[in-house]
Amino acid sequence: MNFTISEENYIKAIFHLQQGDAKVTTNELADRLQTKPASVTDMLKKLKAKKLLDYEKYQAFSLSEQGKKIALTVVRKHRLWEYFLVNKLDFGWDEVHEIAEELEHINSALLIEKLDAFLEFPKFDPHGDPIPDCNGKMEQARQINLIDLEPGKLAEVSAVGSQSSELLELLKHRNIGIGTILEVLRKFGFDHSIELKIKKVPAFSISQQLAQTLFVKPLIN
Amino acid sequence: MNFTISEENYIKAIFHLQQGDAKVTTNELADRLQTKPASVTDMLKKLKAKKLLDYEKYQAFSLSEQGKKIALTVVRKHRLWEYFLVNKLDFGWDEVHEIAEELEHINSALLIEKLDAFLEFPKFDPHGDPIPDCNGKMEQARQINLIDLEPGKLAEVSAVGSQSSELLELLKHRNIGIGTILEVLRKFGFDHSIELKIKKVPAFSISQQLAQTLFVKPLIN
DNA sequence: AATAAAATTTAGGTTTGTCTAAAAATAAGT
DNA sequence: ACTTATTTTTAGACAAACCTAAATTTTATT
Repeated sequence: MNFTISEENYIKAIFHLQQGDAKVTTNELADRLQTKPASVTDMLKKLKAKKLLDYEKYQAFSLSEQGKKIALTVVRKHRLWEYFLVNKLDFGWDEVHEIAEELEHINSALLIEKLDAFLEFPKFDPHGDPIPDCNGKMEQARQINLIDLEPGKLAEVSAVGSQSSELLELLKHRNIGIGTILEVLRKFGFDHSIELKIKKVPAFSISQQLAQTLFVKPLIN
Repeated sequence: MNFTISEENYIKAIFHLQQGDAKVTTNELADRLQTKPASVTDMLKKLKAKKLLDYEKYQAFSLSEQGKKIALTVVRKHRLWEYFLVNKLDFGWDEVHEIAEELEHINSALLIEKLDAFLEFPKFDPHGDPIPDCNGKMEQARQINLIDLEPGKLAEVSAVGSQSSELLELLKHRNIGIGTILEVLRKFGFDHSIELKIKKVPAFSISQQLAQTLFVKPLIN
């Protein structure tokens, strides 16, 4: 049961995109992995053959139970290494992603258990994302204010700070609700407005006021 | 100037086999990397094209200055990670080789400098091998008694404990001298004899007495 | 419901690193 | 020195992971 770096990257990407049990499409995945849809199709067939993916051609897909397990071990490794880099090697939280992206593919269960012990079993990584334990269980992601979400990160809307009908009207217009997955593209210092991207919709901006009433759980990596 | 894992493994293997400026042959290298001579030839051409190798077809070869530099950075990474695994994660010195073999290919100069600082700039790894500094300089390898050399390790004979003519006669017969590169294949508890392998000569055994008068510098990894 | 648009897959090709089998060059033995 | 043996290289294939271009299926639009 050993996987190539590429396979692991695909599994992890699907895991983050499906977030729960949503289905993922070929184009979404190609987009996320900076590759072409045709390449994705090749890998989907391979992952299906290995029983890591529930997939029928031309249909959206999601990880099998087996696939989710693998994904969780990769996420665990990634987040433990990030914690190590920031808390032991004194990296900034914004410098560690790429390095952890390489370290997460090191193959040794014992290494990870010893690293976990050395770090004293942290529950959250430096970005606030929960670290799965060796059985794949993890705590609920920390909820943060949308205004504090870093650009480039995916997050799921988990709460709104008010029930006013004006707010709900605006959210409806923007097609934002609990469970909506969004990404912060840019933040503008001038008026603290935030440029967002939601799935297929073109990017749009929201005001500081709106961002402050929205709470999200970070999803990526 | 980034290299593939395979390229780095070839460079490192050549570095260890040439040890100084000796020439290395295709078969030796194939043997060490558990691969076929034909595959080695392919890689030699690639390394030559990248100016890392002094090589003319059908001739023995050695690393260029550039190639040696790369080799030293890989060795540095390998040994720092071994030190980390043993002294921070509590691995045994005999369990770390394979893991370090993967970790050494992680690409980040900053990571290695920070790791070095975190470990407080160790000069030797857990096997007693010197760790090159960031400029590729390293201390003389520690000399150990041949009787203490671990099976599977290559070492270079660096001193003999006596000048008696009987000893010299025996050494001459065995073709062992200062600079001879040997490998311990097995140790026999019964009489503490040691089975050795020298370059092309078939393996042979030496007595405990002889092993105790020979001092070596470990070479590998 | 028929057609246009978008998403997905197939077909065929590339690169990296490996292999086997055969050819060429070097080294060894008499 | 000449023939044999060994070493090394070439030629041609293969798997993994990617690509482009063309074909197919699904989705959207009128």
